[in-house]
Amino acid sequence: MKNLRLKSARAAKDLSQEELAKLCNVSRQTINAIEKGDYNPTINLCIAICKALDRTLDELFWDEG
Amino acid sequence: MKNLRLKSARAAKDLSQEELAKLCNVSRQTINAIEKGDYNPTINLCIAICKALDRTLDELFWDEG
DNA sequence: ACTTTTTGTAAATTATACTTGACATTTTAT
DNA sequence: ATAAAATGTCAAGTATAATTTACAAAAAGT
Repeated sequence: MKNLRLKSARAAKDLSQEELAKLCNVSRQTINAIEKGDYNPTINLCIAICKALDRTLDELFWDEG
Repeated sequence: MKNLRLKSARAAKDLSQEELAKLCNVSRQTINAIEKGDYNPTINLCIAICKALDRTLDELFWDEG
């Protein structure tokens, strides 16, 4: 399922998928896939995303498994 | 680095690594590796572990990346 | 309208999470 | 002291996260 909280948090920081990807040292497609859902990223990437967006794991990734 | 919070939370539920592994549908070695550290599990596995131990992502996996 | 940026998506490759099986060591219990 | 259970660790295999390149469609800007 789509991760709308991530999409929203990214929008709140006015970052494109590509900019967020760069901050997390991953490809744009990886960020796209995570937002799109049906994807299972590693915890380290999730943590990197959270730190880039000033959010916590619970805020962005809890309860959508 | 070792994930002592996970180890502690598992102990609090009186579960062996093998029992927790079964609850999460992964191998015992995977749980062992995560507790030992220097490992990068997927978010879905982290969520499964959290649910098995009645904890959240922030409680077990935040701020040790 | 047109141009540029952003997003969606796909196929082929690479990196790595996770498995299986096995054995040694440590811990817990009798 | 002995046995059983739990943990640590290794090596080889499988599944899948993540990459690269590429192109099309949508959104935003002028």
